[in-house]
Amino acid sequence: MSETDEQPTRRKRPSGRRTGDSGTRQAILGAARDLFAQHGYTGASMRAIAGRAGVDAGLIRHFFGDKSGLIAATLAEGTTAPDRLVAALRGDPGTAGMRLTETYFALWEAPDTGPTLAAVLRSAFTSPKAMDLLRASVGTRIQEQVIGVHGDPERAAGAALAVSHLLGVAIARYVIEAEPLATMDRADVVARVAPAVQRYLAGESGH
Amino acid sequence: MSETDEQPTRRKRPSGRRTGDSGTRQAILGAARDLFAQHGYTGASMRAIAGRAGVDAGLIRHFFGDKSGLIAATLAEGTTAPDRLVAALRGDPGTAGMRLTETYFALWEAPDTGPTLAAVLRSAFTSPKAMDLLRASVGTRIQEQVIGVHGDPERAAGAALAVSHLLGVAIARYVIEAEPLATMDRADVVARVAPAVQRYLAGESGH
DNA sequence: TGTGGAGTTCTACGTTTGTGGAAATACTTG
DNA sequence: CAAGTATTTCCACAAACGTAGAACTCCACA
Repeated sequence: MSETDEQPTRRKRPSGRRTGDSGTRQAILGAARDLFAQHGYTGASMRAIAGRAGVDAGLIRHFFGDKSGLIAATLAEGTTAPDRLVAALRGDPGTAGMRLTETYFALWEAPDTGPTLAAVLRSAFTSPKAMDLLRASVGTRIQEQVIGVHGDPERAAGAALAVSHLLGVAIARYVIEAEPLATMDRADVVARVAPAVQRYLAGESGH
Repeated sequence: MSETDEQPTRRKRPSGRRTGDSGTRQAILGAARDLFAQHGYTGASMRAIAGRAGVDAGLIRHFFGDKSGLIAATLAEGTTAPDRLVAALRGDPGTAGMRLTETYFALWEAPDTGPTLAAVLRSAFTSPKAMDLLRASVGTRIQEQVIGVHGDPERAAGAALAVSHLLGVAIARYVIEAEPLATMDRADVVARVAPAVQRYLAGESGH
């Protein structure tokens, strides 16, 4: 009837390998990062990610196995952030809080690291891998650097509180978008938050 | 063979109204609160909620219409929390930070208010209603009380930062369960956090 | 006493989801 | 040039989800 057995003029996209090195793997990771950041782990469907990357969903399976493999690879891409935070702590202890705070918010607003941070946060509630990463970022890395050689466990709590504070402000500003935090200048936010972070890192009682 | 057309001895649960006033509506709200707190809005399915409440899923539809109606009713149950936080701010401004911090963590650990706070937080990413509630809690209510009669907009930022700080620590302690925050005594956490909150509320620059 | 409404269960429909397999095409290596 | 491997598409499946409707039972009120 309406079907033309011979030579259908309207072909679907042909299967098979494309010519040249199509940066498909990277396109998928970029799309996954953006959609995980917007809708979280379960909220971002494989088909939606594939669609944004302009490929078929089967490719995700081919490259990353299953969905948990995809988010693992996605989050592994943006591993530079924790290192830069730890690096910010080295140097004069009297201004470490300022440097840490500055670096933290700069990371959130940089186009290459910000979406990954948002992806971790938004996915944490529904993906064990993202939750582990978030727990580690609040936990070990920074605490080790603050505790340092002396190994004062008293300061671990201070380090955790400093990071928790930064996390809370980031959530309010970038995720919840609560006013006036969301529209304040970054420098203004940093200037107000840094003293509190500094006090936590220094271990002052603060009465 | 195994089917008995006449007089099936094994009856399924009979439909129809139960005798006595079964607090079913409240059972559903309790189950919804717990499951929203554990798995978030989309993560908690209607069937799971109905199952936990010991009723059929159709009942949820009967009482609350659809899923968004259910979470609206669930979150409307625990509306006492914001009021108590605002109330904690009244009184001596010099110790308002301490009272606010104390009240905040007490609410998180009280069996009647804690799960609702967790439900709001975990559902915020996938339910617009929960997100609105969260935004309002970081925003308006507390800011109004802090700004007070004078209407100093400068202090709105301080109030938002104070709440953001509390939110961040609560997330780290109760949701992420990062050490050592998760296992610290509540009094210890409060004692460490309160000074920072106090400074934000007082509007000190803090250099 | 009988009639309507509220509470309650069951079954089912359409959609979306993650996953799996089969086939097609291009590149690579012998 | 032949064989194998990597990339890519399509189709299909089973499960879970929100929602819908029909039927059944009990209570309140006329």
